[in-house]
Amino acid sequence: MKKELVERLIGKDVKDLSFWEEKFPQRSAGIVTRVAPSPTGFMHIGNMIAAVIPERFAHKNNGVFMLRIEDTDTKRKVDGAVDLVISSLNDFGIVPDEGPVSETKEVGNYGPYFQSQRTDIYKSGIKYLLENDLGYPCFCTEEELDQARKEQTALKMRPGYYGKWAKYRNAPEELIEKLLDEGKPYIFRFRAGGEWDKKRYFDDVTKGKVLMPENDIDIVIMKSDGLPTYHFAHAIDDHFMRTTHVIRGDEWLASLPLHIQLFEAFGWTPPKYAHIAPIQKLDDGNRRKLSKRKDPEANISYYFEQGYPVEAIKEYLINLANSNFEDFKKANPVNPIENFDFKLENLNNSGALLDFKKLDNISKEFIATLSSSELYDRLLIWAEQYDEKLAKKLKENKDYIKSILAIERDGVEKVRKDFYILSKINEEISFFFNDEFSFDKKDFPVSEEFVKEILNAYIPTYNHSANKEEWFENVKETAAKSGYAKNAKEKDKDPEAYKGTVSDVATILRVLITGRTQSPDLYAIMQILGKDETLKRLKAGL
RNA sequence: GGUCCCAUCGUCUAGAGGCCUAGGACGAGACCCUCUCAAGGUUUAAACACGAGUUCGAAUCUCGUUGGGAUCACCA
Repeated sequence: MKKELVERLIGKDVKDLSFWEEKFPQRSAGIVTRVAPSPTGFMHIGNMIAAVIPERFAHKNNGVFMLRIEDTDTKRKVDGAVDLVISSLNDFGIVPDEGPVSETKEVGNYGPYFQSQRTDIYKSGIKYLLENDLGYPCFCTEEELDQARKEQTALKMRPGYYGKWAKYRNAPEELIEKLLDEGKPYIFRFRAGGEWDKKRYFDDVTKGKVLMPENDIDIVIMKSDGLPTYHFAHAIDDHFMRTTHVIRGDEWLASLPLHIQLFEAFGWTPPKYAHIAPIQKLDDGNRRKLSKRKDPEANISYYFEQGYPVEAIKEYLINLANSNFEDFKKANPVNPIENFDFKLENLNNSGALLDFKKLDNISKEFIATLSSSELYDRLLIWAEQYDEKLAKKLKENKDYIKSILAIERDGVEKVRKDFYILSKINEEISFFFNDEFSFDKKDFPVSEEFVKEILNAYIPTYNHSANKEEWFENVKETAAKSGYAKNAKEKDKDPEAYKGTVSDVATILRVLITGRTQSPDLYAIMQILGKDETLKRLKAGL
């Protein structure tokens, strides 16, 4: 296309690509990856995986990891979404080496990292394509395009702007000038060189060689708002940002021929690609991709609300991506995530079902590694965001709650593993607070008459300063005196001789002390409640 | 529908022609321990989608069938 027309279409002061080639020199880092979310105000769990994987991959190999904001869809753009992206990433311990650090600030020499600020670069790309007859303006209206699509569907043909349907592909320059004179709006399209009936192998790091037809659709590269489409921006950005590995969602695999074509049109070497299968859920017996609209668990904030520790979520995601992580963790219990040698080749490539049981397990194991103090701090941070009442309670009863959290946790060999999400802890420890405590006589294992009998025998013997062994010995003694076996075996030997076992006696105490039939170590609970409260609660059974 | 991807216990998977009587983890069951629960220990059940080939030999290679998934915009 002649120079004057190119200038008329894209503008006069558009720089040549060589300018950008110089501005963004080749990097020395062997591996450069990025995550490129759209600022839609929603952090999908898939986005998080698409961030965790390239981050681990780059940083484990002394590479560079970038964040790029794909804000070319002005309709979906949401205020504050960039901060959400950055803070979610930070919550996951992911700090990009380059990219935005807030809605307005960024770091790195290969920016801007907001696509909406890179129009100069895109224009240079368009200019190059126009000059080399690899791109052209298209004056089709939406109605025309819709009409064509309808016809194609009616004819059972592939929909799309290709072949004879590509109305402006070979429009003479005079026609373009005429339409320009008339002030007709236009967009830019890429002149696809491929042929649909020719197939070619494309490389994907996880899937290997994939045989796909060449692309023959002249896709839109720059929209009427002057912003690029994903495909075009991807080629330009990942080239000039010197990305070596594009790790992205599976939904892009189908457009790989196009993307390679774009790189080839510019004479550039394409990056390596790894496509990640989507996380799925079971719906009516069928699997499907987690949906932003239907599934709350698609949103990363769901896990935060529930109170899953980020470490657990991250570990679960990594586990999902590279299931050999499990073996690695077993062999390297210290900082496993940082040291794990992430392999793109091992990426799961068929789509995994989200397994909450597994997540719960990982979370439970993680929480078990926390001291009471650490757990308290986490609980407080969580509560401040999601449960104000609890936050207040935590602050007012700091030491008391810490001592509660220490039960079967601090200084023990086998840590109690019953907490798997922060949001459930408050309920678990509620009986420590008088205004939340009550018990139900129905929970007694024996009749009330016997309860009183036992309590009358037990209460006078209660010694608050006894140690755990002494305390339990006393419970057994009381049980024995009241006609209960000291242990189950004793009763099994001679079932007729006993009313029950010490277990029944303990249950009575447990119900009176905690209001439940199941609880952590009773002795520890009594110690924390204190002598007066313990006796008060026990006497309530009389 | 076209195109592409995928196919091992319920779930995530190990598995590169003989190391497979198919291994692990989560989940489920049982037993032990035990004042209850949670743990912990021991343990059981549980899978190569189907059909043809190739081969002395197939979970592994080929083809087909079936099933599932992804994708087909001036959204990313």
